[in-house]
Parts: sequence; structure tokens; C-alpha cells
Amino acid sequence: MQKKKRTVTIQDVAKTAGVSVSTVSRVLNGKVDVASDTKDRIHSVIDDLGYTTNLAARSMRSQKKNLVGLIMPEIANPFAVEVMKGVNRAIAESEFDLLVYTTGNVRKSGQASHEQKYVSLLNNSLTDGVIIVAPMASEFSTDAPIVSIDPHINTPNYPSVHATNYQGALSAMEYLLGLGHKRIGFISGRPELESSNRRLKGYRDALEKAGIPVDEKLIASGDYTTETSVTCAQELLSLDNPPTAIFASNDQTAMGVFHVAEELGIRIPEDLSVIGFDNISESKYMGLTTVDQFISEMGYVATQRLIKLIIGESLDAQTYRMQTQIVIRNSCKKYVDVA
Amino acid sequence: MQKKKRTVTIQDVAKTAGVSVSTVSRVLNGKVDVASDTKDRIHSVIDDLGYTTNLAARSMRSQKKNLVGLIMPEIANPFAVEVMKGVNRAIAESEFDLLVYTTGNVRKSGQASHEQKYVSLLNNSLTDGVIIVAPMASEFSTDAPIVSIDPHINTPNYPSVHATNYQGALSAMEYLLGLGHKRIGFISGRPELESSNRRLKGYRDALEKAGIPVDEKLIASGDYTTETSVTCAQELLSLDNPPTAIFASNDQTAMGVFHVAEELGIRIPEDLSVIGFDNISESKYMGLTTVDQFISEMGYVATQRLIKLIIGESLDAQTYRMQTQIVIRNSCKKYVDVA
DNA sequence: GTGAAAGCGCTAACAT
DNA sequence: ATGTTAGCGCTTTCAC
Repeated sequence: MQKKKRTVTIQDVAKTAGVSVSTVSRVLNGKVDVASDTKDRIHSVIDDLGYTTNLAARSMRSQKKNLVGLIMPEIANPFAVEVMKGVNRAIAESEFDLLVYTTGNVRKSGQASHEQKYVSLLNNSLTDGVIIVAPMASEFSTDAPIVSIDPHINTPNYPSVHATNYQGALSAMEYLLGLGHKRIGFISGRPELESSNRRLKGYRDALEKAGIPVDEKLIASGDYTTETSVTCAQELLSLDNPPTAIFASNDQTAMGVFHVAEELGIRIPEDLSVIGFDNISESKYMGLTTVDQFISEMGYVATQRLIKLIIGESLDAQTYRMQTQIVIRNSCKKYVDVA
Repeated sequence: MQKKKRTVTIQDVAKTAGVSVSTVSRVLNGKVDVASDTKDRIHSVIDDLGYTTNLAARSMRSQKKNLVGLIMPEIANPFAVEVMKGVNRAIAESEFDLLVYTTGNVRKSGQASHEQKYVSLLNNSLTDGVIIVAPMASEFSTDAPIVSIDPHINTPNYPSVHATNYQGALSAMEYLLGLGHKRIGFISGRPELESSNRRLKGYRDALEKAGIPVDEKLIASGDYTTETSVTCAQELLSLDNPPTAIFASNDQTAMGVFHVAEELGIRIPEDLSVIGFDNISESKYMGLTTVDQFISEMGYVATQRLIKLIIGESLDAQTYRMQTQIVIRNSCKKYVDVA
């Protein structure tokens, strides 16, 4: 079992080294005006006692914490994972460490009302700044800088990083239409999210622009999960006049389509073109065409921007839009409708 | 931009509400002996001022923080992601929130020497207990409970959750041997990890037990990443006498094999049986046979055990071994060696 | 170059 | 039912 000794404090170190706490603190924080022999002595005492500075206490007193916070309702879903990957990369390249705060579950976090709470929780005590993912609030009160990723509000009062969801959906559809598809299914994401609605709007507008009337039967309402997508895909593919292509609102959704197609013996991309927004997970190996990955990139960019704010630089623009782009992993066969 | 007001403290609330700080503190912590009208008044002041409690200050004073920590060198690799998923699930079911601490990068974390630092960092200040992933240290000094996942040491002095890596590898190999394979390739994981070595040992022992001499040319050294695995797979598959099956030491490694096979026009599972340890990512849709997922489960179990320790229950055993098991997603064709 | 002392915002006795 | 007060471990003036 682990040792149950009382925590070693700066006091203990000072006492054993025969100096005052302030001297120890100076050494700890790399201040210059300390005799090198005292410094050495203190360092060795620190090693001996296994002292480590108490984060809470330090945070309470000092400005710079070298810590950025990331607030997410949960850290298990693919979107969250991808954001974290991007944040992680930026963190790895920086002098900052990262503290991810989560309640594990959207329900526990509650909604907008709780967001401010989590922001202050981290920002006013532990961290130099926070990144908040998909916030609903239109405003935050905080001492330290904040950057949001994919906020629900279109033009929030705080810096944000978005994806060009509408444009991306438009390009995706143009690609499918360009292959000759006339009946294109759509599986939507969570309807309360801006991102989802803008992808849907892209779908509709692209069809309209192409002079193809929207068939509401071809629009299935998913929720960005593979499970629901399976049901949606079954629904779409068992229509009397099934779609010859499916535009999945995210990668998990595309996975569901792939899964159902496999069960039904429908080959992708030969019999059915599938295009997935995002491209998280390993679907790139699976015969899907994707709008390339930017979620991770959003995490990366958001972190970089936050760090800029922390070190006092200003942002070129408060809103940053990540450009989505079509990536063809496996070209779909040119499709000509038999009808 | 966000408001730049000075942080609202419990003092401010007390003053505006015309009560003492302790009364506010009582309300904040849901103590009973407060008149309901004062309580209401305080609550409304809290709302007005947008007060939120300072985590650092609170942590410094109180025992119970309702927060567990998770320490990982980085949070971007698939193993880390899977662990977090499991932890997330357990957290969602509990009254605790989660704080994930990472430096973003193994290099920045340094090694064993730094582990203790991170443990104390969280455990002696912010959290009620921590989970540490793949620690090298054989001992930790900490006030609050600790649980490790997949420690490098075989029998550490702290509670741990392992997978039955050796047994799992044995079963995987028995499965492949049972299909009639005589030349089975192996792509190893990071050699400094216990898990990797035990999987390799399972590979060797299974062959030996089957009376098949180990051909060292069939053992490629990977590092649990898809990138390296691609090289390994190319190496193996371009041998004069290539393997008819490959045992990949984890799922990412299996992905690499799949990728190379696709490029070479080798069909899985028809021409090449591939079995991957783990089963993270979406490889289950890819014609691979896998040792089923337990990494996430390790995170889940570890969290549950930590919570037990936090609330004062004791563990049945200090070491918990997750049972691995073969899962056949797509049965490989019975293979008979032509040699 | 070093020490003494004043808090940071909070909780937990101890009073009243 | 509420107020007073003593710290938690640390950094930071301000002395010496």
C-alpha cells in the first residue's frame, strides 16, 4: 500500500534545510538572488523529503500557473476525443500543461447555467485560461482568457473556433451530385446543434441548386451516434426507392451506414456512395469519401489561440473558421440513376 | 469580449447579503442550520454577483472534493482514449467529477521521477484520489488513494488493474493455430512495456507448445502505432516465405496490417488471417479477429475501485486482472499451409 | 542573500 | 441560527 505520511510542505523543507520558507519558495520559482550553496542544499532536501508543491496553494497566490483548462461535458464521444487530440498536440508543443475537467455526462453538467460555473471553477483558480467546447451561453464572466470551440451561438461575445459546416456540406453534396447521383439520403446529427443544422441546410440547398426536389423520406434524423445511425440507414436502405448515395452528417453516422450495408450485402463504394462529414475514427480505410478532419484541428487552433491570449497577444479575429475540404479516399463509381 | 471584473469572492457575497462569510459557506455546502430566508437571500446574491467558489481555496481547506484525478502522459493515443472512455463512464455514474492531467507528451512528463510529482500535484491538493496509467514507479507516497492501470512493474506496492496479456496472447495464437496456420507473424508493441512483452511471450510459448519452431524473421518490432506497423507488415509480407496469419500486438498494429494488405491486394480474412489484441477503434468492421476490448473496461474498473477506496471501502484484492477473450468478428477461412 | 509577515479565498471549529 | 477566528500552503512585498 502507499505510504500514509502527512503531506510534506514547504515549511518542512525550510525547517530541515535551516532556512526560511521564502528562501525555499525563491528556489522553487527559480529566482536568481539565492546563494548557490543554499540552493543546492534546499534542492537536496526537497529530493530527500519528496516534497512537491501544492497546486491549490500555489494557484491561490500566483498569477502564472502554466496550466490551461479544457471543459467538456464528457470525454468519451468521438467528437470530444478528437478535440482532445488536437488540444493535446498544441499542449505538447507548449510550455503549458493541460487539465481537462468533465462531469462525465451532459446530464450531470446541466446546461448553460452550469457552464459559467465550470469556467470560473477552473479559470479563476487553477488555470491561465480555458477552452470550452460547444457552449450554449452567449457570454462568460471570467478573469482569464477563454476560447470556445463550436459554440451553439452564431456570434458569441467570446473568441471562438468554428468549422465551415455549411460550405462543407455544400461541397460534399456537389461531389455526390457530380458523380451522377439523383437520390441522395441524409442522416442528420443532433438537431439542437448549430453544426448539425448547417450541414442539413447545405444538403437541402445543394439539392435545390441542382434542381432536385428534396424528398423528406430521404432525410433520417440521427444524433451523431453509430447506434442511431444504424436504424436510420436501415430505414433509408429499405425504402421502395432507396438512395444511391448517403451523406452522413458525421463520421460515426457513416460507420452506421457502413455497418448496415455490410449486413445487407450492399457494397461501398460500388453499390452505394457514402460521404461522411468529419473523418474521425478509421473510416478512411473503409471506402468512404470524407470531408476531411478538422475537429482535431479545431482543438489545435483553439489551444494556440488561447495561449496567444494568455501571453498577452491579441487575436486577428475573434471568430476563426476552419475550412472544410473534400477528401476522396476511395473514388466512388460514377453513378447513373436507372429511373 | 468577456467581462474583466475582479473575481467575486465569498466575502463579497457575505457583504452584499449582510451576513458573515461562514453563513455563506454553510449555504454553499448545504449545511442544514441556516434559516431558509437567509438561505434564499444568499442564493439570489450569488446569482446576481455571478459568484463561483474558488476551487483552489476550497481544496486547500476541505477533505472532500468530489473530484478524482487521472494522470496520463498524453491523451491523444488510442490507448489513452480508451482508458478515458472507461473512466468517463464510471465517473458519469458517480457523484464525482473528473480532472485529467496531462503534459501532452511523454517527453515533457519525463519518466518515473516525474510520476510522483504529478501524483502529489493532484492528490495532495485537488482530488480525492488519482488513477495513474502505466506508471514505472514501484511505490507512491500520497495521502489520497491511488489506483494504477497497467503498471510496468509486475507486482507494485499500490492497487492496480491489469489485463491478462499472456493468457490472451496464448488464446489468440491457439485460435490461429486451430485454423491450421503454420507460419504466423507477430508485430510487437513497445518493448519497454510489460503488456507488450507478455503478449510476445504468449506468442512464443504457444508456438512452442504446438511444436512449431519460432522463426525470428516472423517477429517484427512495432511500437503500438499504425505507422510503424505499416512498415512491419510490409516487411513480413514481402518475405520469401510470408506468413499466412499475423498476430498484431494491438489494434492499431492490426490497422497497419490491414492497410498494407489492401495496397498489396491481399484479402483479409480470405488470404491472410489477422488477429489483433485489444479492439479499440473500428477494426471490428474490418474482417479482423480480435481479443475483445478491455482497455476501456480497465479504466472503468480502476475508477470504481478508486471510488471504493475514497469512500473508505477496502478492496478484495490489490491486483485486479481483466480477463481477455477471443472474439471472432469474421471467421477466417480454414488455412492449410502449402509448404 | 535572506527572513518576517501579510494575505490569497475558503472551511471548520468555537463562540454567541 | 449566525458570527469570529484560525489556519490550509504558498508567494510576495518589505525589511534587514
